[in-house]
Amino acid sequence: MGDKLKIVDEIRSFNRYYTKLLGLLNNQLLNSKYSLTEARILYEIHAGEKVTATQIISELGIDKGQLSKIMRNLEKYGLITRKASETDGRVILISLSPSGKKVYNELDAASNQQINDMISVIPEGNQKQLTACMQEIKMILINSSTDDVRKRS
Amino acid sequence: MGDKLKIVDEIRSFNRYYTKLLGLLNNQLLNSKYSLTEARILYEIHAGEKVTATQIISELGIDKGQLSKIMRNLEKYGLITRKASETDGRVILISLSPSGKKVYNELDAASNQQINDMISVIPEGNQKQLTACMQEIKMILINSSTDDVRKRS
DNA sequence: CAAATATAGTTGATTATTTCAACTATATTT
DNA sequence: AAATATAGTTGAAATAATCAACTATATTTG
Repeated sequence: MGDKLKIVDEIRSFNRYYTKLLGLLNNQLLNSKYSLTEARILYEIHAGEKVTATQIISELGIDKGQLSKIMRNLEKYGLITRKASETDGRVILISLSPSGKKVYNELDAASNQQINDMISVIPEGNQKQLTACMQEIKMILINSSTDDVRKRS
Repeated sequence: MGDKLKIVDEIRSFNRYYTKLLGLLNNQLLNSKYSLTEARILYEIHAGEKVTATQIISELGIDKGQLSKIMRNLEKYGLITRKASETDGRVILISLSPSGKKVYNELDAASNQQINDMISVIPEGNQKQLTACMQEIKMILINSSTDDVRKRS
């Protein structure tokens, strides 16, 4: 097998492995009453504070029609508040409401707990090594792409 | 921030990063007429040769009712063949048909091409480093879990 | 400036995907 | 032989994703 192919193969193998891992983590987590997409959106709103739909769309790569409907629901549940931007009449600024923050915190805590459980069986040195690898991967991929889709965390 | 928390945070950051990356890769790839789940199933059948529905379910973590329907479609498209096991009347052995192999090969080639494109901008030394990290991550996670969900590629 | 074009977000119709429980059939256990 | 377990199918219902048309506001350009 060519050198290049071996590298491609290893990346694809990792992608399969990690797809499965993420799937398991997400399934396990989402016995809550919110969907994965809703949870990711709440995360983005929390991380940004005053974000726009467009930002979330670009961050999560979902359809704007879909996002619009999810937003409507999140507002109906009382988790977010929306107000028109004062500088641009087209955009709407989204924030977490107090109860949205509470839900976010719960999801966040559950997520922390889950990862904690996952790594609790890993010797400490390996945990360090694990995260070093993760940082390294992000760095290599981000650096190699100045105006590439893969940018941003 | 506690040491433990820093590690958990880094893992979660990586998970968000990689979720997005995988999403982009999958979206890009699946302008083909097959869904991601169908493509993953074709991969599993190809990797196993004579697999059972139960194996695929456990490998991909999807619902058995859903799998059953997808299988019905794949058979309708002529991509797979199913025959009853001779040793256990309940199980059905699944294989790729010639045209299923063709489709698999196309998807496989597109996937290779895509990863190739992705890494083509990365200096060769970094590519090696990237895959070394990926292998390391798999190793650490797999080793730490003898009878854990995360096992298997 | 006015017309054309672009951007932000919403809506409705359609399709696809998921979920879940009930069901058939065969195997295994007791 | 009866009870229980496993493999897979089916149907109904709920959710989610897709896509094009649409409103409203901004920006560009001749």
